[in-house]
Amino acid sequence: MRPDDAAVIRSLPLFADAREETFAELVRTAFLQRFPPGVTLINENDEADFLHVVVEGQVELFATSGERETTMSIVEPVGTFILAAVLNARIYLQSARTLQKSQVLMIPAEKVRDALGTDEAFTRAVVTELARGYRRAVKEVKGQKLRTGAERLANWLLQRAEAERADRITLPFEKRVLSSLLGMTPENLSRAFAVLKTHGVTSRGAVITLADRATLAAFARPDPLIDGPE
Amino acid sequence: MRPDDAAVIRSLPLFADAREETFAELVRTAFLQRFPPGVTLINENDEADFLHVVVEGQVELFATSGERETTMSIVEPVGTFILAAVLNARIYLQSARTLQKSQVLMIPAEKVRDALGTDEAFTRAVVTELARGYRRAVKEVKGQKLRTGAERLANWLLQRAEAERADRITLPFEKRVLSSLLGMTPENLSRAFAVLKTHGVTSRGAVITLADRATLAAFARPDPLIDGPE
DNA sequence: CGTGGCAATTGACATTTGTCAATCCGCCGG
DNA sequence: CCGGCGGATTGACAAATGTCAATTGCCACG
Repeated sequence: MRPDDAAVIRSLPLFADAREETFAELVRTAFLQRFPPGVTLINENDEADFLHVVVEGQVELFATSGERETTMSIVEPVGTFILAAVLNARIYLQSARTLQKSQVLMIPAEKVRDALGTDEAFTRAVVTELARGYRRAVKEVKGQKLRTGAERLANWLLQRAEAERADRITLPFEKRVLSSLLGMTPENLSRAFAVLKTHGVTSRGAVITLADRATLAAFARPDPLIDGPE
Repeated sequence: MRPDDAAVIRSLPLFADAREETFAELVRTAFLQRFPPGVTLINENDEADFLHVVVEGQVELFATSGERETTMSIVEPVGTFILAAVLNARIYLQSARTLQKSQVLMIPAEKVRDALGTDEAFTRAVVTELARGYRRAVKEVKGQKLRTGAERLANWLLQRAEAERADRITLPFEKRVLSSLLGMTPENLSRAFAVLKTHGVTSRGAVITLADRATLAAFARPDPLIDGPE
């Protein structure tokens, strides 16, 4: 691993306050692996052996049941995933695959659990991070149960525009991934975009333009308790 | 608070391993309150001031957005709620109301956060509990995105039957609450029950009978990564 | 022993979402 | 420059879910 990779990981909320020895030990025992796109990194139902940190590229977390599959989230640099499973020494609830050429740091689960006992600041950061993930998942449930597909898309677009401080958005992944992330079929996503045309959303390929955020917001009815950061 | 109430709370996974002083301090500063049915205990968007423990009765956690509302979970004795908001000193993402006459222990959020710094075993329990809640929320998302309404009902019934080790279930709350918990309208729940009649589910009022769990399971396709305990 | 009130159910219909098939379109390799 | 591949879109239809209104049924209260 390059030194500045380590520095970037060190700056993650999860590691920023950890003691030097704790961080050094975690990184020392970790593997930094490179993967081409489309590789399955972990499978639901496997034992949680590693905490994963996406250093470069893009990783899709997804879940299956029977024949059905849905995208749970997209992890980009620098983000971690599967923390909860690692901590409780449980099996993964989600699978992961690379969407792009990626570098992933894999920290042995055992080391993470060990660090809990020895580094108070790290433990505190884990608590914060878990609580954050928990709350994100609750928001996800709220969005799924309280909104229609078109509304979820509209709010997703508004969030993106907000984050990028721009009215022109370039989708960071394929539309079929977005459709699954939002909990619908690709066909339905196309129709949702058609609906949003009447609210000032135009799209050409992966480039989406919002003519008037206020108009779109009137339709989307964004809610900080669903869409807000954190 | 009666001494055996304290003992029951003490036996919760969240408190079982805490030091005696930690637990004593938390309980000393807590309020035990009684509420009639239908009382709103907390409101989304309020600051998280207390960790709540349901000692008696039944509490519904629900969320709203605009005019819409959905039930997020039902908390029965002895269970806690709103841990994540308390820990991150954030606002509540969910509201809570009593469904029955209830007793609720309210522990000041500040004390809970203080205890994190001073009691390692308690902190460890908090991590475990948070991870558990996180994983439960992820399972909820999976259920919502991967299953139809009738399937969610079928799996809910199977889970109940499993937990009670009986083929006869008495609904612990009104059907409209169940419908909202499962993410559908009351009308749709009725229809879902009608669908399950063909799979051996008969209902008279709040009493549901499963003629053959295997048959029902063939329809429900239960999945430990969605329905399993934890 | 009625009877009012509320939850639950049912029917009719609208909306949303999914499925299947055909077509379009952009990009890349020959 | 031409195919050809895969993702995206569109149309037609089916299934799932929501909405509205009417009815049923149960229970508590007078």
